[in-house]
Amino acid sequence: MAAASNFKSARARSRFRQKLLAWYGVNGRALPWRETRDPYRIWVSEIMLQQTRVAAVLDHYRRFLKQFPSVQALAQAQESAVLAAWSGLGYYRRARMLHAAAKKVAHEYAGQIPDSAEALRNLPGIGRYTANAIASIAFAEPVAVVDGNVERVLARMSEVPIAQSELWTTAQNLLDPARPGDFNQAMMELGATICLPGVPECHRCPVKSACCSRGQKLVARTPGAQRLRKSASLKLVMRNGKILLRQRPTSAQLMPGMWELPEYARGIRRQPQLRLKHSITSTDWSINVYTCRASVSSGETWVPLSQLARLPLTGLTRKILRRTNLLA
DNA sequence: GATCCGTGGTG
DNA sequence: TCACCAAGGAT
Repeated sequence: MAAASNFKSARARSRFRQKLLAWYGVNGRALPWRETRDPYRIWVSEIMLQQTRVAAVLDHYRRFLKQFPSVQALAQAQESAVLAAWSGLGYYRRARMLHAAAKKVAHEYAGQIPDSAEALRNLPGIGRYTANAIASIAFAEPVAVVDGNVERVLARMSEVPIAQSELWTTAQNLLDPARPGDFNQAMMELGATICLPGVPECHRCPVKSACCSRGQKLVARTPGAQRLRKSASLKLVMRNGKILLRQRPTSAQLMPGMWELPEYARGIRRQPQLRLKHSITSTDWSINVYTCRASVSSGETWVPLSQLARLPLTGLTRKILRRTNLLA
């Protein structure tokens, strides 16, 4: 018995769908990817939203689509341009895979984005969640999604624990097959805005009458991994409208091929021009930035300031260049 | 199946 | 301040 036992009747599921969708129609946030059914635009949004908050995606989404308005445009782009547009969003492998998938669509699918969840799975970067999200939103295929939001909502609503292996079946049984895209987004919207990870705001919940826990159920969470603290000194060297940067090795595990400020050889102890904190994966960095005279080491390159926006900079590098007004 | 991949907001 | 973590996927 896969379905949560509080949704055993078709009538109960129907009421739930009606309430959830009515709430979503009124309270759903106006987001740019909700104003289109263009599968390309839906696809880009789903990749950007992987493990990334809506607020962090909005700016990048608009700029990315302006620069790469179609799957053909993306397929023809240089990878460095794609990474530059992704700079600051993190998880850069998403951008490389999106780019590779666009090329695959252009060359092996005659430029047509596959229109079923099953076929979408053949594209790099598209797993079970993303395939179902695109298929349901862009093509109205009745396939449910399970993301962190949906998992939490289902766990709280169910009167019995839901095994990991039954999550997808549970979501599928609950799905409104007539409006799969809206239903999936409504479930995620509920989790993102009301059924919050910490303390849920049940008084605002449109489906609290169908909920077994009313927010009392604690959602188990894994103990966080130990974070490392490190510090680094970077140098900011400019001459003749150019800045000294280095490119990370293409063989690097972390952010391969992306550009950053060179390290500042330790020694002279003086006040840095800029201090900042930056967390990256599992390390919390304390960064000191020193302006200094030109002294080029191997592997460092002069880059015209006018080209910075076109380079795949690491997020930290973008942050520093913006704080120092060298980048818009 | 555990681990890795980035970043910025949040309480 | 600091731990947590957000519309996952690949390996």
